[in-house]
Amino acid sequence: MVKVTIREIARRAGVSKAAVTYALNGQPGVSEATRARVLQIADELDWAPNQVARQLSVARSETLGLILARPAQTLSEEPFYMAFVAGLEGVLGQRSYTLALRMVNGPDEELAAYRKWSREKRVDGVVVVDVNADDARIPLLKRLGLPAVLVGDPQLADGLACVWTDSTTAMSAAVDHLAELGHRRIARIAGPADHGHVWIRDTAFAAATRRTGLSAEVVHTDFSGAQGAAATRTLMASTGRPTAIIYDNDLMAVAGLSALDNLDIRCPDDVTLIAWDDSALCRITHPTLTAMSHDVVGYGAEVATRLFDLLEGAAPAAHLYSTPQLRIRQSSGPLRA
Amino acid sequence: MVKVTIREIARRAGVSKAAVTYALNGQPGVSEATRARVLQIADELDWAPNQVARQLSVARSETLGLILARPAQTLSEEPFYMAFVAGLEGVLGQRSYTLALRMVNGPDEELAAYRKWSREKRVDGVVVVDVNADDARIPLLKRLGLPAVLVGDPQLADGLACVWTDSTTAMSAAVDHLAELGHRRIARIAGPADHGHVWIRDTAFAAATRRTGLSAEVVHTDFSGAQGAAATRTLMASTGRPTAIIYDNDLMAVAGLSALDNLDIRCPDDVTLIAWDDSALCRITHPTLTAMSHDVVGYGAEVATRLFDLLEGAAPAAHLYSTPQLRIRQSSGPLRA
DNA sequence: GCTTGCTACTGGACCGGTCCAGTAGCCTTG
DNA sequence: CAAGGCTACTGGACCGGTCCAGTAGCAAGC
Repeated sequence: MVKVTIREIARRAGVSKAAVTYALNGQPGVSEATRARVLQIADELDWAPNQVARQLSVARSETLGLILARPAQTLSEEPFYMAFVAGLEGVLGQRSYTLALRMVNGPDEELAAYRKWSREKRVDGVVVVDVNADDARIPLLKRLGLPAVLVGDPQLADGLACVWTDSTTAMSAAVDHLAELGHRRIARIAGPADHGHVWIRDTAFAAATRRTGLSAEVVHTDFSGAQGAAATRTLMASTGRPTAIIYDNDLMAVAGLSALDNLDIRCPDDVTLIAWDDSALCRITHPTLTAMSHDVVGYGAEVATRLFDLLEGAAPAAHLYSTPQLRIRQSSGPLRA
Repeated sequence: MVKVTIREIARRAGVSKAAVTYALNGQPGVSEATRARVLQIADELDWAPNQVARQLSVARSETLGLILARPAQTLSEEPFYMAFVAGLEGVLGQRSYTLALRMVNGPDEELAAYRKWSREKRVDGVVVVDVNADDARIPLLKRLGLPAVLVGDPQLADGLACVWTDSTTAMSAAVDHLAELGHRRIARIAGPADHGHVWIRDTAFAAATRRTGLSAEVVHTDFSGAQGAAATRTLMASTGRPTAIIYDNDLMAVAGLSALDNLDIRCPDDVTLIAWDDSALCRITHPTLTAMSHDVVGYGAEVATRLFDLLEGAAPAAHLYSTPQLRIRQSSGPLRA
């Protein structure tokens, strides 16, 4: 069986390879009659350009990379990543780009993977998630000259392009909501303190509780359900226990709700709960969970779009994607005397 | 800045391009002295092979494809996919292969995507998930000659390579567990009837309840928490309601538990629940959920390994990965009179 | 001394596209 | 009718690897 290449099309059409590319790529330099003939032959042969050959020729891999450096367990439990990837992929697919997804075990492996991708010219750009303060990836990516969009606050991006959501305003709204319900002692069960977005929210939480005059407490965890439940139990056992808790993700909020159930503490009668990410989980519990909601798929799409901007020569910039919205559900209740 | 290519290394080492590849790839044909010199120069220049050029030359894309054809919502809520992808990726990463992940809106788009990948030589093989009876993807992949491993039962694979878990034995174990607890009327809240693995489990459920003499009922849903909860409410409202329910995934089981809570039906005192996939969700509820557990990351790794076998010329075969194990937790209880 | 065989190379085709520099042929224009 | 300009091509370099077919040089064997 003869291979379906541009050369074969040229042979059958009785023209040169170059004429065929001009015809196929809609470029000038061929007559309409020739173009039509070439297109028809290409169609008959069911030809499509060999992408690897194209990529070598245009010196682009037409691939964008995403590295996830959390354990498989956490990744699979948090709905965030899959939705985010779906958003990215939607935009890449439209432009016939491929998403290269790597999962590694830690920061060092992630740095090594970027170096490898860069040297091997495997990706044209990367999306960086879970940015933290003084992130070692930022200087590396700058040095490699690898176009990158960070998912995180401009305060963390150090001049690289980033897309962020305004969690400061969102946190303020969540605390106001609790204050309006009459709560005076509230707590935040947060992710690891060294995560950039956790730090941003810690700061916002401190500012908002100071502003509203609420007494506040913060516990840091590893984002897992187990630690979310444990932190909830600890808080509930303390003297002067809080009457409302803001969790840093939905998994911990669900786990916290179960922990309260186990302690015979009722939600929302005794304690009000707020989850940070909103997903189906928050709607299937009883009571349903008040949650800070944002469109993660859209977020992924925005990040991909900004990365394409960079590839097309745009200067790195910070883009505000949106401010998460508080969805009030059954787990919110007024303070009872 | 001069580009770091094999030609530049050859120039500096004073040998030909061919000698350089032999040296770098550990092939015979160069002296040890030359090899050492070439390796050192490559190291100094921080050289790594341009993957696109390699791929063109060896006529492989060194990329494997996975297409997910569910809506982003479902994908992100079910921990299965992310864990499975993590398993795949672990094996691909070791071999320096890339995972190309596409997300599409339906079966037609999925077929079109395979055709495109095949014509464009973008992937060397694909992993196919959510196989159903008379799956249109199977004849297409055969026709395209695209190496593929199906995630599903050999009954569905029609001669293509597949990796499966023995849900028939697992279902039997689950039903036995309920029978031993004294339950006589049990129900299964299943996924969509046209999903292959749902059909396999439907058949297994029918066989196991017949064998044990239990009265059985099946409700099909779309796998979502909302429909899982709705099906639970319907079952509970029926006369002669079941005293145990086996759910087809963990999300529906969690939703079912909340629905029971809402109806003031207690688990496990009044009803025993079993979830099919086991994830963190099953361990953070109160009561914790008995679940059919299998190692999804390992499953993904097995599938990737089998796909590499195919690429290396192995004949397509069916591989049993494992039989899911029942993890008995607090949601299991004896029938109360 | 001549053949044989081995090591250690070299030169260049090749993968399948893209794209630049040239050119044949025709029309216009003064 | 020659010069100039335009259209519609062609030939071939190029991207950066891999790998095959050849070959120089040297030692061993008869």
